[in-house]
Amino acid sequence: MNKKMSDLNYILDDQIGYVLRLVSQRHGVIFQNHTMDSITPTQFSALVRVHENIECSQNHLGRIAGMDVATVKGVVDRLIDKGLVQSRVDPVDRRRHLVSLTKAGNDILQEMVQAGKRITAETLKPLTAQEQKSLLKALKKLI
Amino acid sequence: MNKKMSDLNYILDDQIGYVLRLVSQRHGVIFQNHTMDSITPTQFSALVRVHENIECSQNHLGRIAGMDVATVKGVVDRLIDKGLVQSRVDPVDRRRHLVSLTKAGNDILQEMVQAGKRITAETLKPLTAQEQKSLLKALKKLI
DNA sequence: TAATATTCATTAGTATACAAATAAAATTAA
DNA sequence: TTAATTTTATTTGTATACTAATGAATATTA
Repeated sequence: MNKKMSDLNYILDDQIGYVLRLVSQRHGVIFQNHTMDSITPTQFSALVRVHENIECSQNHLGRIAGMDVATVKGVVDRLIDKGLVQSRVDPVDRRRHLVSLTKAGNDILQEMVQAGKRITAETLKPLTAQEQKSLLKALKKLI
Repeated sequence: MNKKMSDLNYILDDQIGYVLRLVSQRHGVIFQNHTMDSITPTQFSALVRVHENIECSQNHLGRIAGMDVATVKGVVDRLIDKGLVQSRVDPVDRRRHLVSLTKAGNDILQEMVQAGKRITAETLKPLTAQEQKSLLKALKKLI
């Protein structure tokens, strides 16, 4: 009757990695529904970090935004294509490409920040305020 | 002195999406350190679901493993390349490609399940048992 | 039955995400 | 100062992850 080769004794739905993937997917859908100009979560993170640092190299941006250098390269390229950031060679260190927000990038960012707050709120909506706080606190310990 | 265009009043590090991305990255590193044959988290999820279902179509696999059909296609192709699953056309419904584990796939899965438990344990190590339980419970509400 | 709609898989295109290799520039050490 | 090392950016390759379009097979409906 039972053709299963064996019992795995493994609940995939209880594994943190699997659950993280599903929650991230759900968040991605919500993000997309609130965003303008097809800004992605990663691009948004980059915009925020560039704003906070005025001007920074790609490597530095990667470190403060949690991205690999190769990933940063692609993200910055696409943000340049969209006219949201600009890049110039650092005169002091010619290896560095200093990235900064354009006027358009700053304008979009101001709007996106409001959307970002709504995105977070909607994603966390199934939880009480206390649960939201505990969740964030626990997740931060795992970074 | 302060060249910042404006104060965003936005803490990126407190946004669930950003934190989820960083935690997922950390989990990915841990997963990679425990895995054999370069099995990825997504591939592992697929193997578990195929095992649970003995044989299933790609569409069905996508639904039960949380993957888009296009993603499933790539994952299954790579698992076939590795000899861990096999595929046959469903004689009853010739649209369907039934995916099942090979002997090698079943063997790998048995080992990976043990690794999977260690991966989850190591990822959640910074938390107490109670915190781990609460975290999982909260995350599941967000799916 | 014939027309319509749905389901399934594939393909193409875009966007992360990371590893590894390379090259250029800057820093450190000998 | 020269040589070795490090840092920065780029490129290539692989693996998700999703959208949209397409075609084939099945189901439904008129």
